[in-house]
Amino acid sequence: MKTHFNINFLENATETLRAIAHPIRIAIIDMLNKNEKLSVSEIHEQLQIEQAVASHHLRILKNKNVVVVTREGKNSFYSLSSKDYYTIVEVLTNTL
Amino acid sequence: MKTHFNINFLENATETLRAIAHPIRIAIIDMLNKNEKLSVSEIHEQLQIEQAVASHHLRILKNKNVVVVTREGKNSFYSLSSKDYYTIVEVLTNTL
DNA sequence: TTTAGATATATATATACTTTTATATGGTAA
DNA sequence: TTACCATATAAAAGTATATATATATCTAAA
Repeated sequence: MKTHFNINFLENATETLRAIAHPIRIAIIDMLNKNEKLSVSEIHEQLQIEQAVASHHLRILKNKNVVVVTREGKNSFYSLSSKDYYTIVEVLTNTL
Repeated sequence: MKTHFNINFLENATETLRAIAHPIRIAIIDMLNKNEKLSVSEIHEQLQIEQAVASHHLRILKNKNVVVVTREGKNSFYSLSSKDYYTIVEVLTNTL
């Protein structure tokens, strides 16, 4: 394939979009846009999903650097690594 | 799952992001941002991919309404259904 | 150092996507 | 109608992702 983008950007962009592309993960990004940081418990309780499920999806987002984690005692607090990731969700609220 | 988004939006947003999430499809969205409309030939020749491959990916984008098609004689011309879809790619050029 | 709370990881089955190649359809002009 | 160009669809094998459940690790306090 030949494009003015380098192939590396296209692959990173693909992986980031796939990381975001899941109903639970979009909902998490929305929650993290409204709250500076949230623990796994707060997320799984508010969304009413299993703890293991929340943790699983958070890991996928963390692996692609969409979110960052900081430990504080027993809790892991997750935050958006950039508000830009919410912009992606926001754009879709306009077009869909 | 419980969120202030309705579940229908989350599913549509997921499907749209998955439609975009592919190196070839991101490259196509970029081309269509720079050009009002392009034929399948123009796309497959510029990207140097097989015609069938271009057509295949264009169909995926069309199915999720990211692009629209108009026939003119032998050619099918594809356009972005909204510049907003390029915004998603643009955001990623900032963060990645 | 054991207990309990909070979070993370592993595994398995099912489902979906990608890639490649072959073939079919649509449109136009000779 | 035949031939040709442009586009679309189909099929198969390989690869990746999702979902659900079980279990492990980490941390703080008793």
